[in-house]
Amino acid sequence: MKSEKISELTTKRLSVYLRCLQTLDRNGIHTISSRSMADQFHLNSAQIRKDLAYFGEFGVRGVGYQVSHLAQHLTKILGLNQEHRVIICGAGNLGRALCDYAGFNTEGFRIVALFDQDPKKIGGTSRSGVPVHDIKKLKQIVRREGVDIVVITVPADAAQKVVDLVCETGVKAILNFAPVRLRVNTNVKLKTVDLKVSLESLSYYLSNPSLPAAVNPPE
Amino acid sequence: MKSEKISELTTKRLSVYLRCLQTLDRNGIHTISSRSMADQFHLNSAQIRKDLAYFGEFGVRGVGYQVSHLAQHLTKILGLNQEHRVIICGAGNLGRALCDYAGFNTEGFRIVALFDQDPKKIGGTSRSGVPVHDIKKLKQIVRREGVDIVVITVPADAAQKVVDLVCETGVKAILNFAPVRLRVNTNVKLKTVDLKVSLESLSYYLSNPSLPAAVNPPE
DNA sequence: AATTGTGAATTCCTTCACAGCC
DNA sequence: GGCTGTGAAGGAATTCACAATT
Repeated sequence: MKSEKISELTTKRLSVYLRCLQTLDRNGIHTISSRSMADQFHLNSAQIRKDLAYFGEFGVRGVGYQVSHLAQHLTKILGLNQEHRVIICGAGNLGRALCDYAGFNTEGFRIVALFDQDPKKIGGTSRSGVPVHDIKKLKQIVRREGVDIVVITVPADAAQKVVDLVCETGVKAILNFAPVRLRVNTNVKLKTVDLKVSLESLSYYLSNPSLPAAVNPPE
Repeated sequence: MKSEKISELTTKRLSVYLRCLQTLDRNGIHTISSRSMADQFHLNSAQIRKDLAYFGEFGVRGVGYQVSHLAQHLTKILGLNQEHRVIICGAGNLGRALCDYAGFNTEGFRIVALFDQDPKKIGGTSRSGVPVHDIKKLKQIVRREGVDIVVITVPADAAQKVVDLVCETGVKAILNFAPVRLRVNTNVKLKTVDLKVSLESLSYYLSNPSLPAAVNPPE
């Protein structure tokens, strides 16, 4: 276990590895080598080993990794052994959908509230029953509910203002879906998922099909 | 203009640059240098110049870039001057939300249909009126509507099967939201947006806050 | 004087290849 | 014999820094 800084690419892959291991576990596989895991899930075996090596020695030479054991370690490393409490700012289509989306309400994460500024939305709930609060109550509810992750699904032109509010509450992790580059203090972790950019870069490849697409792009 | 292969990172940034230019244009800015664009939108000026240089010489030394002119070029390069017709496979929460999401129904893209296999969903429409069809009609409707981009929002365990169906229709660009690594022919461009991975890597940073977050992570 | 476009330098990431261990 | 863990090699992306240009 070294204490180098871990790249974002590595952490994303850890999360992928964990999911692979969970699949293997469900299929009753108890032991796996980096090679056969790579083959099965279209990964690179050296990279798996290198990524894991940042955090310790989890394998047995000549044998491989014990699936459940490694999964447990990754769960711990990713901080998924404790529950994260999540809120979503912006109760529009995307916000409400994410709120009810199975992939978001999964082990380790619980969505506890939606926020909006529209009086017509405030007081209501999502389909699954998550309440919509006035954005003015943000700080209060973040405190009360012990929120540690905030998802931003407000329109682009409101996003920076909302992010500033969020930072004031002391929350340290933000997942932004608004198509803007936001500014936060360096002690806050901001990730932006820009759906428009994803679509547009597909469009680029349609216009430039001469170049065969990369075989297996990261993420 | 060189004919090297353009990296995915570059194409994503082009899309960001275009948005920045559109903002500048709305604000009545006609000319901008890479430096001031970088400052304003938290980018790197050398990178802007280098990215653009793959496609031509769009600037004037000593002056900068003409906003509308460069925007036009980027629109063309990204293939956004022609409309793309998009369908979404999977009419669950996420699929329906994306269907009505403003950021998706934007210049250059039109969502023409949803698909599902659930008889209860087939025949209905999204809130904004996009029809939900039986997945069995996929090929037929792709042909009829001239669809060139497919979005996948089905559950993980159905995703590979749906992607195979999509590939059979001849569509060459797929945006996948299912949390699995999918396999396609190299002549098809597949991009995966893995929302769970994004959340989990935030969780990692919460558990390992010792390391100050990178100042401005890519995308 | 200012800013582009771009080789060179640097940093970061991936893959190779093998010593070390089971 | 087989597989891990890792130093070294190779490749890619970013940033620097400046000659070229208006």
